[in-house]
Amino acid sequence: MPVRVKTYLQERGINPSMQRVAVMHYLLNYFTHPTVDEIYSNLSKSMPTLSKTTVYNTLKVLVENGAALQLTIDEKNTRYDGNTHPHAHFICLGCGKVHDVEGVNLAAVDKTDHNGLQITETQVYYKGYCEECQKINH
Amino acid sequence: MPVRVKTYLQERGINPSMQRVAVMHYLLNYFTHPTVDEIYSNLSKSMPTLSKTTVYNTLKVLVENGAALQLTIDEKNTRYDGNTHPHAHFICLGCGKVHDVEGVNLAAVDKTDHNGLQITETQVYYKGYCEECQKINH
DNA sequence: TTTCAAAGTTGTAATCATTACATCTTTGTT
DNA sequence: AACAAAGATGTAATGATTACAACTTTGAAA
Repeated sequence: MPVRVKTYLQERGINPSMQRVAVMHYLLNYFTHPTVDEIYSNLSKSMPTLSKTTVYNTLKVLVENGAALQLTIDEKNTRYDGNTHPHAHFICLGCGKVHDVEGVNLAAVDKTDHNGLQITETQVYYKGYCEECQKINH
Repeated sequence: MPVRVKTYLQERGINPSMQRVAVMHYLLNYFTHPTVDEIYSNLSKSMPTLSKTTVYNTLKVLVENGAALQLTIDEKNTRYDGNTHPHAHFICLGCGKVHDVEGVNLAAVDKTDHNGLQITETQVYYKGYCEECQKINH
């Protein structure tokens, strides 16, 4: 497993330090679209010397090199996704959880340019209430 | 003009105080997808007693009552849009300006539900570089 | 093997958008 | 005129993110 992640980073031109491998490994194995805090809290357990600044720095490197996506769907916290294939996201306004939304025809809205704009990224976000939160509130 | 905005708010069940009319008027006349700071700075000139907290409160009321859209396209600042018709947005990673993107077939990705999710809002965001910033950098 | 520089990590302090909250003002009603 | 509810204001707190300086690791050259 660690070997795979190491290779994964190297293939993207990222020096695979222990911390970077740990963060990338987290993103590739947990599909919660985690915040910096979630990643930090969980990795701290096994890496007590890990610094939150390092998690910030690492995520920046991963995003800049195309190894992770940065999601701005949540007003409160930036979220990260290790799945870099184009896909839509949903956030529940009740519990705050972020899910992937499969089966969206992203090609219909995907663009690389528009009236002279050079487009490097397309995001489709849905907001609403998940099944559990529908029961609780409305 | 102020009369129109007053009516606009009342039609949406919003008590049209002077401050609310001013903020709504700004959103309906400037298409910069302004931040709280932009709105506050500009309105302060003619309303010196305006408080930034009031701008926050007002925008919350407008969004809750469907008179404005809240955009999370910009990691730095929340942005607001007085155009509540569904349309896509673009942010320039160089200068930070947000533009509307016309001609996107939003119906292709618009959903009201998906696997039990109750979807209340759909956002399509593009990121990249505008014409001016393409010249300057890349 | 030592030396050294570059890259990476760490912890603390600063920044800055947003929210909480208590007080004051406005508005409309009895 | 008195009062209550809604709205506005200013200040203080919160909390995510960034800046920065010091420390550590890594790997190559001598």
